[in-house]
Amino acid sequence: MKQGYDFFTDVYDVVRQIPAGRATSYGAIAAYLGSKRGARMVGWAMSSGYTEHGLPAHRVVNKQGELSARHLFETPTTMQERLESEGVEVKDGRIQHWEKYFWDPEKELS
DNA sequence: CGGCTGACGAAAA
DNA sequence: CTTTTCGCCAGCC
Repeated sequence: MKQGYDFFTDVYDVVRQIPAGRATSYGAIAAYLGSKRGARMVGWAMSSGYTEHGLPAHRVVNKQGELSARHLFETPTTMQERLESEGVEVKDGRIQHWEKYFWDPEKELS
């Protein structure tokens, strides 16, 4: 349990623990942090320093498994290519078999 | 301090 | 299916 840090730190810490070939959602992270409605803060926190912290941001998508953040990467295809490279099926900016790739921090991380 | 914004989410229409 | 609305909360102007 990581608590006692800033919201950012908590987000970064969880994202870093996402295993390759898996992905989680902003809402799941927010819920894990205690603010289940603070999903926006999660994405915002990452956009604020994902590149600085070397976070695997491509492994964090929205609840629908959509690569909503690809427009922030170097190219609109970077996120998808990176996920596919890790074994995740992505089609039209959306993860296929999302429920099977979904990595829930509350469940996997305890 | 007030208002706006945002890689979201869920519900309502 | 689309569009709207509300909630959440930190950062910025």
